[in-house]
Amino acid sequence: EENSGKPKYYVLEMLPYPSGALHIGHVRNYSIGDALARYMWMRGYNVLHPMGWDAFGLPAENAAIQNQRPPREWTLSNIEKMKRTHRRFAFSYDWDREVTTCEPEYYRWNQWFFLRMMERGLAYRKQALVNWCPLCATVLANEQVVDGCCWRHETTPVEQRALEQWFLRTTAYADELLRDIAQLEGGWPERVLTMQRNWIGRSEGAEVDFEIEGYGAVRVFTTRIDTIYGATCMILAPEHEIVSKKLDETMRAAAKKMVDARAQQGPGDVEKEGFDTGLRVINPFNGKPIPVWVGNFVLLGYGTGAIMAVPAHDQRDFEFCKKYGIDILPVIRPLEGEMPDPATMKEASGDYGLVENSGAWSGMTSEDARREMAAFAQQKGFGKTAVTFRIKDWGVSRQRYWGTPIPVIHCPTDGVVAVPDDQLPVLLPRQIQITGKGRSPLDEVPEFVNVTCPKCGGAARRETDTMDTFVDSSWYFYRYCDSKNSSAPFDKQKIDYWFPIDQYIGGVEHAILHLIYSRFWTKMMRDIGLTTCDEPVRKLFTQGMVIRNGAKMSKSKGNVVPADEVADKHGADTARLFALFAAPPERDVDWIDAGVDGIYRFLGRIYRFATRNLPASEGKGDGSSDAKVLGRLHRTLKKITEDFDSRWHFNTSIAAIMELVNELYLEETRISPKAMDATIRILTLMLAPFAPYLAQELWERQGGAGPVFKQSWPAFDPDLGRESEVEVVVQINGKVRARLIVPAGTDAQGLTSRARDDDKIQALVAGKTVVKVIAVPEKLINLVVKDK
RNA sequence: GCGGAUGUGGCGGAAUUGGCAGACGCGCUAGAUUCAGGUUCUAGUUCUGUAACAAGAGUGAAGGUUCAAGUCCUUUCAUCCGCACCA
Repeated sequence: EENSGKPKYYVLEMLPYPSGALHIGHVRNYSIGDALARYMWMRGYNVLHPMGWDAFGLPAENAAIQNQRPPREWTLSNIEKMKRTHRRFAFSYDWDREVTTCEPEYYRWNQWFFLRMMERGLAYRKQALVNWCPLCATVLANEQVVDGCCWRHETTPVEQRALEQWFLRTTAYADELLRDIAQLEGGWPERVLTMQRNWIGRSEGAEVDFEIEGYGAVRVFTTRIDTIYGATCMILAPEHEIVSKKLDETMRAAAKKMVDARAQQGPGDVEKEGFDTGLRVINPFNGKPIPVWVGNFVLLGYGTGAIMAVPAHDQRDFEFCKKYGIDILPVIRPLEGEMPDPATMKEASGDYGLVENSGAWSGMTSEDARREMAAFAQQKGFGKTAVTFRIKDWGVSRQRYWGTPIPVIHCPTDGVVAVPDDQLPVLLPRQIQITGKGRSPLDEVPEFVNVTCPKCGGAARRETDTMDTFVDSSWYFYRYCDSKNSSAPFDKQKIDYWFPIDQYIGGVEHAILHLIYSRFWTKMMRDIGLTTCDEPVRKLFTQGMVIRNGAKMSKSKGNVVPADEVADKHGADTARLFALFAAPPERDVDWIDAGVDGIYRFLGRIYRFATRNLPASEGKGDGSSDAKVLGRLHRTLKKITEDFDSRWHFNTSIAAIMELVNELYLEETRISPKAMDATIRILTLMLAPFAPYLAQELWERQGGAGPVFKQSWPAFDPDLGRESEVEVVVQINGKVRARLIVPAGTDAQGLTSRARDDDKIQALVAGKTVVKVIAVPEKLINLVVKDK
């Protein structure tokens, strides 16, 4: 609602996108966000909830209801409706081919962003070693490699291939992505923030050049320049360029073998291996030559691909040098204890301390030496302070059919030429053959590939790589705020109103994928001037997965529970309610333990109760149970309200409604028409966030106008909700011995005298001394008793 | 190895602030309804024990604090997740 004057609330579930069929795990994710959105709306917020309203809030299609069961139409799936809604916004999901594609307009803006990033040097093309999934037949980003395997094919190891690919310069924002995690503290789960910190992996240190005679400088990165006098060799990654430039055939083969072994082995502990190259480098600090080795544990992709080995103060270097008999030379004296003795050392000593045996630097603390030695190196021209990140630029090229075409043209005379804005969007051709050959299937479509160069008009080839679909998900939630805009990705004013997202709900599996990409994208858009926010999401909730037979649901395992199947059998409300009831939302739930029948029965019980007591004015109950029933009703309402406002334990909310319904069944004939009316009304409203179809049906049967989710959340009445009598437990020495029913509000003294009057307690206390009495009003009395 | 989370009946889980352990649901048992099955309704269901009560034990294990511990403290075991040659 525009200009509603209400406070805004933007809630977003991660869509059932992009990884396959809509299964019960998606229903769970969806149910949490949808329930929250409905509740917030009923509480008076202006809610942007892109997936839900139309799909799940439509008026009842009243079917004649003759039998005792709830009408299937009403608890049945509305997945068809959802598909339509889904399509209306940013994406199309091709349910039959199980691929996500974008609307042409969305392609346009993906491409528009890509061109803006090219202009700023944030999108670029380079030759690099990239991850290749043989099953997907495409390149993958580093984030999409899980334990050395493809994220979509968890048992298929990725290969390394040298290819020319497109990248987005996420590293340009590495510092800010790390720093702004501070803004997310409190609103995001600590686990996700830790994973992001690790992934970004910033470390501060220095780069130093070591000279090789007849070659030039070899640069190393170190965080411990204060230990540089203890460097006893240099170790190169087996892929380092010196290996191919300076080493002989045998050594090159040995290095190649290491590379292959590492690719095969995957992550984990690997025995350190290496060989001496015979080369020597000069340590610029003391002018001493040290040998150059190649080691399998040195990574080309981190730092400079070469290290100075300080075995006395680095455990990995220690293990390597010990194995190959390279000198160990301690240069740091611990703040407490002795200088380590190289002959007897069992492990490296990595702590800071005082620098020794280090020329003019001796006597400094490690902290001072790190700073001053780096400054010295910079001044002398053989080094500088440096910061290294673990995160790499985002490889976005894909050789798939789906995904947004990368909007560039390769011209033999002009090189890489951007497609002009007014020729966007570049759309995918419709009829194509999926080759699975490891080249984009678009290569086989001449109409798509053969184009003229926008600059010179000569014959040219269109780029056939498409963008990673994570590009789409990096900003779809912005487009939701302005999905029909055809002159810009979105209108800035609308974004300023809705952003940041107040509550985002999704699985933890996106911690270093989507949730980093979308943060990057937001910062990039801010720098282009499209938004003012630094961070897209204020609060993130990671719900548990639905697993089956102990394994995460996935198509490759063949263990998905399709949502349609559940919905066809029991209805969409049942599926949603069960997904919420099975466990608290943050916890994983195993579908094998499903008790779906209980939820189905519960909804049926509500339905039957309501329908046989409507219209309530025709009831004949004498009202003798009114106080009891209305009390329970309002206490239930209080509990649900509190659950929504704090901890989202919808499983207990639903349990409370079940208790209410159980009581309603027992008291049914003694409820007055007036109380019955209020009861059914509030019950319906409380149900609306969880079981919207049923709630809507009941709402209309009560003569309610409009969608039930547009009603106000009912107010808790403390007078009705108050209990007149409470049960209090009497303990003797901590063991429950009796129960008392006392008026609510009885104080400690009153409780004590009631307890002492109790026959059973008197008998148990007889002949003993009561040492102490603890009375907690409304709860218990504990008599501490001793034998005389 | 480092960091984090979680351990409660046959099962999923509840106990939000130290105050009745097992709410609610599944499953199971019985009764009512029904020609029958299913549905529906009612009751029971931690374990030992008892005809039934009584009584005792019990929240991964061991100890501690407290009138009182699933909850707090110490130690320990198991499972799961994340990181793991990041120089």
